[in-house]
Amino acid sequence: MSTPVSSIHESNDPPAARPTMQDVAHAAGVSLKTVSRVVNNEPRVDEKTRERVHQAIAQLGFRRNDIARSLRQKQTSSTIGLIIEDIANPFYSSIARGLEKVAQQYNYMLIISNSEENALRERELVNALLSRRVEGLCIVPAGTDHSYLAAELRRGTPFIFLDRPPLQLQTDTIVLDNRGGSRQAIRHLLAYGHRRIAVIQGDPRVYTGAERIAGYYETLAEHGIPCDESLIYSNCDEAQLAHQATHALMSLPQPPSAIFSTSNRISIAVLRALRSYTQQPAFIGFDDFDLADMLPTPITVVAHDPAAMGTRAAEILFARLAGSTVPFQQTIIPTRLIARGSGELPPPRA
Amino acid sequence: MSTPVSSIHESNDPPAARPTMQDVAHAAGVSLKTVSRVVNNEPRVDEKTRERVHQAIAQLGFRRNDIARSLRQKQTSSTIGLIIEDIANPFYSSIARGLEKVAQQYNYMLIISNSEENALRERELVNALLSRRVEGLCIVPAGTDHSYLAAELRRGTPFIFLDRPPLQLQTDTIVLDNRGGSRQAIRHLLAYGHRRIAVIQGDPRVYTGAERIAGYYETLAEHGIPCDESLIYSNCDEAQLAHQATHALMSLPQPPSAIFSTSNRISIAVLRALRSYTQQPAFIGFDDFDLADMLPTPITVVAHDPAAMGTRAAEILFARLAGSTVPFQQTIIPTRLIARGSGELPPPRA
DNA sequence: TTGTAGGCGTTATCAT
DNA sequence: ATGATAACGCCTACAA
Repeated sequence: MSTPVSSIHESNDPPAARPTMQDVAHAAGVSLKTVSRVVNNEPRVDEKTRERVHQAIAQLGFRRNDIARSLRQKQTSSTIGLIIEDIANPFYSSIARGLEKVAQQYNYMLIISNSEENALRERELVNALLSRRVEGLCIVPAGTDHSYLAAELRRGTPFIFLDRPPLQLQTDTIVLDNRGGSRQAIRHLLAYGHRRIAVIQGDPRVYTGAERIAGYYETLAEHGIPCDESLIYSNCDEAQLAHQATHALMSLPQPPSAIFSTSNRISIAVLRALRSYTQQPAFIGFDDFDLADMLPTPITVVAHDPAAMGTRAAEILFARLAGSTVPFQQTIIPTRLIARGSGELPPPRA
Repeated sequence: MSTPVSSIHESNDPPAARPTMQDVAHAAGVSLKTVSRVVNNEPRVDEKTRERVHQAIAQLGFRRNDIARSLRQKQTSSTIGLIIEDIANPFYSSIARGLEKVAQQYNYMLIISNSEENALRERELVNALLSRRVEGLCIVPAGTDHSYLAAELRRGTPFIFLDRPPLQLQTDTIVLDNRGGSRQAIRHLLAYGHRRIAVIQGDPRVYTGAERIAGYYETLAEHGIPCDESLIYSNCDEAQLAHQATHALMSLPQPPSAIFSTSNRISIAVLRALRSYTQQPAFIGFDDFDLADMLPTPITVVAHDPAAMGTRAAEILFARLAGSTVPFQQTIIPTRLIARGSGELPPPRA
């Protein structure tokens, strides 16, 4: 699986040290400051001098040390941080993409860290990033208390919370219309005649989970539908648990005529489990996913735009960096129901 | 969509400047060096002193400036860079995940940049990252000449190329077994009796594309099957072009009995196009994708492990940072054919 | 156990 | 147009 290729490592010459502006200055026979002027494209440098300096730079392979630079300049690292749960999750990678797109326009670099949903890890990462002097930080929080950021926030570092609001802290926040999305889904199922609507959800104590299940309860209540708690399965973020929940629901003496899943990952597990049943319940899932339209019964979903969360976060962040002192904003990213078929299956005729 | 929440911005007190070790030293009534000792957990500090310093740190909200630190310490930024085409693409985000997982173990941060397949942009990003003194760089190259990295490489900065080898440069490289994967796919189709096997591919001049199509040609030749160039559609990376190619193939007087797609994105576009035909050709795609097993005919693919590319890159990178001078390695990540149904459809009986 | 002096590589200030 | 000097915040080396 691995084969040696060739090597510069055989040669014994010690690698040349990295040249500094001082080295360039010597080589070009000018002062350090003149090199700095050339490197930074400052005016008022003689063309001949500039040329000589450029040659020395090329010859020595000089590259400005932005770390030293940022130390002297007013601590501008031109770097922002993003803390998410898992970059391999398409929801987060879309956020990252939106954020980085804007960051590139400002010539900022993006440091991405995965908290793995661990509050302690999250805090370590926040501290590590702040020590590195990121100029702003976007966080999909796993922790439950962000008051420790208050001092840093007052000091001027912008924090943007994504997907879930901060706790014990006031700052800019961008969330989905979780409750509204759920309401759309449940209203849709009700409109198609469903009355026994099951829910397979993750952790209802997490913000998004709480909002989504609240949308379910609210909508049922508004329509005067009594809520049957035996149709609600929680903490099914693991595929296997979602799988089991599905089978449990379908094995009830009176199975639900529709299932609502509160997330992407759960939806997929549920759909896998549902394959073994001939009588398919209606199904709607929160979050869109690739190929939802290609399944034997195309899947109706509550869709949204994760990349928009990233770009919106970036807009606010860079506005803050530019000095904006408008009040903290809560941005709500809209959801929309995409009817593809699975959500329009009618209930079985009684 | 956006509502003001509240604000610290109304208060007029200028945000406190960020305290330095010097400030802490004054507050604690000790010297700067003692603060440094406490912050870095050095021994030989009196417990009482340590306590006083900790209090001052807490009170002032001091946070060590790792930028200044890394300037004085032997330029260790504890940061590595990753340049990919698009973090929103699951292939790349999996690589990023693998890389970051290992980086976290070493307490390194990961800067991710998207080149958008633009060679110029790639080079700018490389330069920007090197100026920030990333200690190593992983690159999925878009450019066609990486000789400009030679000096930096000799100087000791490790460069790891992912998915495609560097051009005009020797360094550590990690690629998939592209050719072998294609060979598996084509042999599989041949074994099921197919003789007219179409290919819908991307740009055959890109390394991965060249290898994959070479595997196709080789395998046909080995089996003495004449190659019909009218069955090969290139440059179909755009979904719409792949779509059109599929329809063109299926409209031939003698359509192919099997289709091989050389990438993920193309596969999905092809499958969308194929939905409108009753007589389905056999199909195999390079790259696995979510829900491939859930489509009406589950999709046979050439699968591999993108996260392994990331972790392998990290292993090599950190070994180099630790001083390894073994020859450059080319690592080949294996592929495996996953037969799910679409690749086992027989050719129509003549 | 604690402190002083110097320097990392750059930019800011002020002089020439 | 060019340069000398100080400073950014911290760590290293050495001294007390």
